Amino acid sequence: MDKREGNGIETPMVFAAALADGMGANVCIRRLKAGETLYVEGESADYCYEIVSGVIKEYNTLEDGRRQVAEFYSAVEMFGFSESEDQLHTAEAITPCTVRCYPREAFMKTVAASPALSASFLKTLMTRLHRARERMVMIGRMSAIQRVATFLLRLADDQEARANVHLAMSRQDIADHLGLTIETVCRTLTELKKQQIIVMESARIFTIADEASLEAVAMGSRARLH
Amino acid sequence: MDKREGNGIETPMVFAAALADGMGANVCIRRLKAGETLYVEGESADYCYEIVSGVIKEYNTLEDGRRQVAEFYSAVEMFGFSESEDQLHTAEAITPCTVRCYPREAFMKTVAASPALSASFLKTLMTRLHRARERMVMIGRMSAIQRVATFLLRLADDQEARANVHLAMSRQDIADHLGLTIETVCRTLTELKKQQIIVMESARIFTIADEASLEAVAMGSRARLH
DNA sequence: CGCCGCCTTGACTCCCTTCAATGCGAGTGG
DNA sequence: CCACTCGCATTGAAGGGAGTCAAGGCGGCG
Repeated sequence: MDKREGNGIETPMVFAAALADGMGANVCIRRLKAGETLYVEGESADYCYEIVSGVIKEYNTLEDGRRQVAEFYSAVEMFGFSESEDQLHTAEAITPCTVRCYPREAFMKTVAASPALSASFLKTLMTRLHRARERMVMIGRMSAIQRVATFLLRLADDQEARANVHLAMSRQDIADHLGLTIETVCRTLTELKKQQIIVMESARIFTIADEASLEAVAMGSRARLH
Repeated sequence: MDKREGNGIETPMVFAAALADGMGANVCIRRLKAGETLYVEGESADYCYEIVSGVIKEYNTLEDGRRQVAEFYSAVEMFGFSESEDQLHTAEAITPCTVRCYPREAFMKTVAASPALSASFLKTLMTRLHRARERMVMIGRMSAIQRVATFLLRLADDQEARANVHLAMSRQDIADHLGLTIETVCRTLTELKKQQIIVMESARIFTIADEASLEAVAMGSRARLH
């Protein structure tokens, strides 16, 4: 299973286009500041969203306050659909964001009415499911350094860059995404720096200095701490 | 997030019925012995499946031979759809099984062509996605005993029983499902026995003796080993 | 300048894995 | 009927990787 596929633009053009046709009048744009929530777990799910710019994290909060970040979404991804009437996650902007909002009922009807849209939407969901399972493998079976390496590689791929890759999210967000603690994420990044596999331009910007090694670490070559 | 919802019959009746109408002629039945594989990761995905009887595990194998079991499927669940042309998982019978096989192309077309079927199928996929995310939380944030307790409760719910609940899968399968080792699963079960929260009739049959405690353990009351 | 949030590092602990041996039930053949 | 075996399950001992607790460090902003 390739951990690095399935990124980039996963919402075929036909999607946005046909949607705009079908329900143009009801769509609205919303702008969010960093830290603002788009929706909160438990509230009524009235809209589906398409992200135009910025980065959004979707997460659950456990009883003890810990979080599990299910996904980070960036430009042109759709999200916010749920099989229940209520939102099952909380979505929060981690950078200033622009999102397009589709009324849920109308959105679902429009999709169900068009075979082409249905097929696209099904595909999006299946991709999402596949990603979730990849991450289950990652969280369940990979060491901290493997998880972080995999995460960095995915970010670099998404941004189609190897130098000055931007970390939109905080260390805490990364930890919550990878099923680690913030301290472990830090130490692991430090270790990758020490091994000169990555260079940190700043806390939020990094460059991959040795991609082969980073991939080797991600694949589980026993490159240990120490 | 309630860990115990979303089980049981998740494929609405309209599904099977309309499918039978739409493509009755092309559907075939297949029987599997325990241990037989239905499909293997990487091979061409020509069918979608509906399980009539028995239990199937769907998993990935990592380079080093470890496995991550994505799901166990039992009666009346549909599975085997993938966004790619190829199977992304391996499906293997863990008991003797009967499955109904739908040719993939025709299946997808039939679904996309019918708004009602589309809606059902979407719901199934969203439920599956939700389950995958619940399990990400479980694997990423819960202790071994919490995971095992949660797993036992889910099994009992699926079988709608509290006594003589059947474990169709081996300890290894459970471990691979929960992101643990077989030894940890064993020790954890032993600990739950010692605390008289469960009783093991045999290695593969258990009874929940103290459901409240089992739920407390699953929720994370600090019931430690020792 | 000084506060505040985020990040980093250190020391210690502990839960889970690893490695290794033993138990146990079912099927087989002498 | 019983010895033998094979796969699965259980238990023990030891070690390590990541969590926890605690103390700075650093950069941005009023």
